Amino acid sequence: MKKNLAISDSELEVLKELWQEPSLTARQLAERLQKRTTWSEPTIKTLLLRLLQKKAVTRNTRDKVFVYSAAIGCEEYRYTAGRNLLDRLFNGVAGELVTCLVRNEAMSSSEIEELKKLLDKAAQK
Amino acid sequence: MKKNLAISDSELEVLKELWQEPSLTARQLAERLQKRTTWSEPTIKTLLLRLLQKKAVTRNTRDKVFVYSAAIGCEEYRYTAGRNLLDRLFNGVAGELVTCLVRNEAMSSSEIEELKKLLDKAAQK
DNA sequence: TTTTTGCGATTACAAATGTAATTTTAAAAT
DNA sequence: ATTTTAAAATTACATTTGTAATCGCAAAAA
Repeated sequence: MKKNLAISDSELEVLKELWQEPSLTARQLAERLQKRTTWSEPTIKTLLLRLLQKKAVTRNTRDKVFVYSAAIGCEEYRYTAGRNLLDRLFNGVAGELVTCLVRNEAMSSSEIEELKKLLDKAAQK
Repeated sequence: MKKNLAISDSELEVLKELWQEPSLTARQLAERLQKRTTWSEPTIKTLLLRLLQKKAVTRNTRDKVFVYSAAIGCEEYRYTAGRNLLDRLFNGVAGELVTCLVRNEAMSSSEIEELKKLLDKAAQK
């Protein structure tokens, strides 16, 4: 009853903007995205259309113009993506991912400390 | 000087077999993969070809038949994939990923304990 | 009222991906 | 030597993705 999250890389960039600012017109999205990308406005509109079809965003009319909003939460999407990676590559075991990251020094020692605290808190609950 | 890891989902399944058993013929790969998938042998050969082009596998002739091997290590690939996810969705911060996993209960408490030990060890070095 | 323009919809088109059928080639069996 | 078969290469074809150009229309401006 899932597997409906097939959001492409480019589409994700659009979604990210909507996670920052939860209601934007195509125009506003273009403005923002064009700071980070080289995409033309039609491109961005195509991406919006595709996100709409995928039900990843919704839109409403305000002042005769469409205003878009994310239909998938950032947290939700992050979790799904994390789970996917875990399942696809790490036998579903979060520890293996973290081990991999630590072993390859993807985390600084301060970050490791941070994480330990976090886990302590999680362990208590 | 990277970005050459663009291995698709299907291709990854093939690669995984080669991480288990480091030298296999197309035939042997087909046998193994057909336990997990519904792919035909030509399909698997296509995937091998694409992996070859991407330099993700190599092959040698043995007894007049090609024998394939992974050219990208499992650990290496895992790390790259982990990093990618981090950068794409978690601001490059591993802690955010773990937080997300913990918050969504992707980790059991025993797993959390496990992880803490792991981090202790990592912190020492 | 005619023109312009901003917005949305439709169409486009190449590369990548999922999935395979078909053809060719070389080796093995008869 | 001819036929059969296993392996490899070539070709195929729909869908998705990245990236846009273009068309149509209603509202605003002239």
